[in-house]
Amino acid sequence: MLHNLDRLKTFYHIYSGKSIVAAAERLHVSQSAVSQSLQKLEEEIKTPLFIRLHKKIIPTAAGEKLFSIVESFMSDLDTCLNELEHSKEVPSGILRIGSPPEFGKTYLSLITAQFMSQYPEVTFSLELGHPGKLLPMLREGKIDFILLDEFLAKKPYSGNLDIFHFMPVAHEGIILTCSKEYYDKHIKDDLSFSSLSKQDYISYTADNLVVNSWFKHHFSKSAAKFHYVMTVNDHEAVVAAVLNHIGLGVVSSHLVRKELESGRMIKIAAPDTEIINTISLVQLLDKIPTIAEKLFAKFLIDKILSISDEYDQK
Amino acid sequence: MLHNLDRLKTFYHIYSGKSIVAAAERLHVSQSAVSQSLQKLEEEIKTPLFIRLHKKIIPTAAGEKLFSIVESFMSDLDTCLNELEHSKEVPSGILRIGSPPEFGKTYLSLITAQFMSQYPEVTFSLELGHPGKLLPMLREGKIDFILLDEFLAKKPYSGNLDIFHFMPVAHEGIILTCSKEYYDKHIKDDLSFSSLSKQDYISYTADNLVVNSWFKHHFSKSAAKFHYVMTVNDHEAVVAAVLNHIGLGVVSSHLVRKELESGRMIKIAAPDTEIINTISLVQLLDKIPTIAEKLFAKFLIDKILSISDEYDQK
DNA sequence: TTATAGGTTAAGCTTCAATTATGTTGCATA
DNA sequence: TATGCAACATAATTGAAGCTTAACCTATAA
Repeated sequence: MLHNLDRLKTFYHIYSGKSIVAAAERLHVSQSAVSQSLQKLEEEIKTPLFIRLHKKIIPTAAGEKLFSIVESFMSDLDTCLNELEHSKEVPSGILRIGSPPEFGKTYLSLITAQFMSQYPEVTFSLELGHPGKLLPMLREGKIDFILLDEFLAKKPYSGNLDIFHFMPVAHEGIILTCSKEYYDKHIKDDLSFSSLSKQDYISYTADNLVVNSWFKHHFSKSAAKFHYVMTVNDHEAVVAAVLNHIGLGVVSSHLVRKELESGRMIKIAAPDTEIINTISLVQLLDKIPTIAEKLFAKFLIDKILSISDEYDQK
Repeated sequence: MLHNLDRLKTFYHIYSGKSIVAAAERLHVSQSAVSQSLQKLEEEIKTPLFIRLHKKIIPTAAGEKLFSIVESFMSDLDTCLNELEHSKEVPSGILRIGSPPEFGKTYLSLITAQFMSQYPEVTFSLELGHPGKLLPMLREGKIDFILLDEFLAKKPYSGNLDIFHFMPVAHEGIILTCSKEYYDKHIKDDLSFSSLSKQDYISYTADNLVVNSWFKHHFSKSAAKFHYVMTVNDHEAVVAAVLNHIGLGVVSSHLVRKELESGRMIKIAAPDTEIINTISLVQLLDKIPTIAEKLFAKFLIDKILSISDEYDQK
C-alpha cells in the first residue's frame, strides 16, 4: 500500500493541468513543492508518471492508469462530501427507530408517514421490541433512538444508563383491570391486598415485572408468587384475555378507555394515585444527532401531544 | 476538496478494525497519533465519523458512506500498483511504434506478430508515416519509439534533435534506377551530370529531397529544378513507375534486388560509393523505457539482422 | 543574442504529525 | 467496593517532512 496518499492529490492536479506550474497555482503552493512531491511519488511507486520534455510533461502509461483511478476517487469523494454537507441542512437518510410494539403499531407508523410526506429524503427502519432488546441495540449504534416504556424498562437492562439521554414524550396511566363479569364473580368489592393477590392474572411479560410493580406501588409489597393463568408477549392480547374474563391484567389506561367507559371492564381502584408510565425518547448521550434525528424527535413530541389533546377533548 | 488525503488512510484502517488501537498497530504508529488523525479528519469535514462508546467506536452513517468510497479506492489503487509492479517483470501493455510505411508494411507486421506470440500481454499500435509527422508525435509522447529513415529525415523536422536517441538497426543502399528500356532509349551510357539532370524523374516525396540528395552526394551539386513526371507518396509505386519506363527514381536497393538481378532495372553507376541509408530506432532520450520497450527494441534488432543475413546468403 | 517559460536542485525554515506521558471511563474481577 | 485494565482522549514535546526561497538549466520566441 502507498505510504503517502496526499501526494496523489498533487498528482491529480498535475495531470489535470498537464503542468506543474498550473498545479502549484491551484494548490496554492510553490512550483518547487509540486515538483518535489511528484518526484517523491514516483520514487515511492518506483515508476515514472510523466516524461519530462522541455516546458512540457507528458503522462506515461503508468500515469494514465493511475490517474483514471485517482480521478474517479476524487469525484466520488467530492460528491460524498457534498452529500454530507447537504444532509446537514436537508434531513435525509435512514432513521432507525426502536419502539415498544404497541406504540409502534398504533402511533409510530402514522407519525412516520406524516414526517416522510414533509421530508421526502428521509426513510425509516422500525425495530419493534422491548427495552432489554432495544437498549443494547441503541448502545451499539444499530438504532438511532428508541421510544421506551419506563415502567417496563430499566430493570432488564444490566448496563450503565448514564450513557443514554431520556426525554419524556408521553405519559399514560398504568392500571389493574378485569372484566365486569370477573369482578362480580371473584372480587366482589374486596380490594384488599390478600384478596387481590390470590386472583388469576394475565401477564404481559414472561417475568412478574408488571404485576409486581403494580402491587409494590400501591401496597408497598408484592406477593411471593401470583397465579398466572396466561402469559403473552402482546399488550393487546392481554386486553383481549381480560375481556374474556380469564383474570386480571395490568394495562395502559388509554388502550382500554372505551371498555372502561362502557363498563365492560373495571378499573381496580387502588389505594393511592395511579401509576404514571412515562414514554421517553432515548438517545445516546455521546452521539451528535443529525438534522433528521433532531427534526423527527421534535415532530414526534408535537404529534404525541396533539394526539393526547384529541383524547382529552373527547 | 479535502485538505489532507492521508488521513483517509488512517480512517480506512480504523474502520476496517473498528478500533483505534488496531489501526495504530497496522500503521505502526502510536494509538494517540491515530486518535488525533481521526479527530482532525472529522473536524475537516465537520462531520463525526464514529460515535465513541466505552471501549468501542461505532461508525455513523457518514462514516459508512465515506468508507464505502475509500475502500473501493484503496482496492483499486492496490491492484493498480500491483499491475505496475508486475509490468516491470513481464512486458505488457500497448507498444506504440512509428515507422516508414514501406518498412511497416513489409517487416514490422511480421516482427510484431512473432513478438506477440512470445509475450502475449503486449499489443501494438503502429503509426505509419514520415519523419516529419512521426518525430513530433514521438516528442509529444504519443508514440513510444519510431523507426526512421535517416536519409529521408531530419531536414523536415524543425526541432532540436538532441532530445532523441538514435540507434541504427539496418542499413540499405540508396540508388538511382531506371528500366532497361528507358536506359537504352534516353541515357545511352551517358552518366554525366548534365545528361542525368535532364532526365524525367519519379519522386517519392512531394519535395525534391530524395533526388536532390542523390545528386548532392554523388556530384556535390544539384540541379535547380528536375523534371518530375510523377510524384507519389509510396515507395513501391515509385518502383512500379520505374518499371513502366516513365523515368528515373531513387529507391532502396533491397526493394529492387530481384529486378536488378534480372536486368529489368538498371542501377545508374555513380561516380563514388553508394549512399547508405541508415534505419534507426529513435527514442526519447529522457524517457525511461519500459521492459516491453527494451525487449522489443532488442527483438527488432535481432530480427532485422537475421533478415539481412538471409539476403546475404542468397 | 537576450528574454522567458517551465521545470529541477539545494539549503534552510516551519509546520504539523508522531511520541510520550497522563487522564478518563466503564467494565470485569476479586 | 475496591482494583485492575482496556480502549480512547488530551497535552506537551520533539523531529521528520514538506514548503519556500533562490539559483540553475534549457528549448523556444523575440
